[in-house]
Amino acid sequence: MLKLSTKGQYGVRAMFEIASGYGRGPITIREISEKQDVSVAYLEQILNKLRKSGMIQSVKGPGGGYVLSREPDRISIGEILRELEGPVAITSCLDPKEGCLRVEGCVTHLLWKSLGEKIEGFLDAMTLDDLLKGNQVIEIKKKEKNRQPGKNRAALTFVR
Amino acid sequence: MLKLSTKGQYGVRAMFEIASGYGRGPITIREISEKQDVSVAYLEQILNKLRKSGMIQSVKGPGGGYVLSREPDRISIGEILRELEGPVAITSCLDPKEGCLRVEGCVTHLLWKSLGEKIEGFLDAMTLDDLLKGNQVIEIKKKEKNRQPGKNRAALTFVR
DNA sequence: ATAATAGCCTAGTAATTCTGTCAAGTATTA
DNA sequence: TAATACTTGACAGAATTACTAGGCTATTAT
Repeated sequence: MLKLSTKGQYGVRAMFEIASGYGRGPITIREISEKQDVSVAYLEQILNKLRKSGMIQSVKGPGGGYVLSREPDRISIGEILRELEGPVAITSCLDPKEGCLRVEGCVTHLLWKSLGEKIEGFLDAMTLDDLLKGNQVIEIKKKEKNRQPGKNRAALTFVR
Repeated sequence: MLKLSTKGQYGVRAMFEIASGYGRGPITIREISEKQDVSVAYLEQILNKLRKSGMIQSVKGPGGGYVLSREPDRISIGEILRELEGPVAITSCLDPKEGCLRVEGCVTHLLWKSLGEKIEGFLDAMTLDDLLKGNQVIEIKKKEKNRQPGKNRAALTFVR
């Protein structure tokens, strides 16, 4: 129960990849596709939505790709998921578009509402930076291969 | 995102109805159907699953219906939902049946896992009795019509 | 006994959502 | 101006959801 669609999952993973290159120039869809094992065509759809919401920006032409519009610690998982899948709406009753008309249903209404708020609170508190840090812990454990430091173009170059 | 199917929602509402009659004899599917506005045929499916799990019991024949097998404060919402919709599994990765094979995906894996645990914790802590009490608060506010106390058959009569 | 009541069980199915693919663009830069 | 990369909309197969239909079995009041 309470499954997340692949779109949301892939979206977060794609954002993670973009975030992990933060400050080192754009990342192409192809790269994300290879690293996260999601088709380029599907990623296009997903990144397009995220771009329109303003959290990432695209750079066209050779050498182009995607960059974060903000620092990783200012982009929450909740924001990404809401953009791709709409707000948390355990029941249709709680969808902002509709209202709950069942008076007797108010008890469960409150239940779902408070669960929804708990979930949103969690997701909004978690940022891409948290994911990056979590990853670094794992990388250290795995004795990550030394990352080559060359060619670090400034992030701001790609944000316009 | 993170929708609950109608099956789960109806299941909780049906259980609420059964719980609200706790100690006053069985409630028929027809009654639940009318009060909660869900078709009898669909409720049959739902209650059948719940019955097989042991949290309710059925009484056949005239005067029959459904009764709770335990007190309302010993049946959690989580238990009901798990029975109807399986465990909380934000991603298929976390479904007990499958394992997560993506090493790089571990970061998000942890994210979904801890979200799932939070949700389950919440749902397991919430019982039918909590719903009943929540309802009473509302009823008092609304100056509920006095419930007729007649014909209170003992609950144990129907539990065998 | 037997008719009425109430739950039990198995299928099937229409509608919707999900999970992508495809193809034909447009924009940018080396 | 060729190469690279993003943009957009349509569409299709698979899976899931949300039911309905219809016949069966068990129990009990009379």
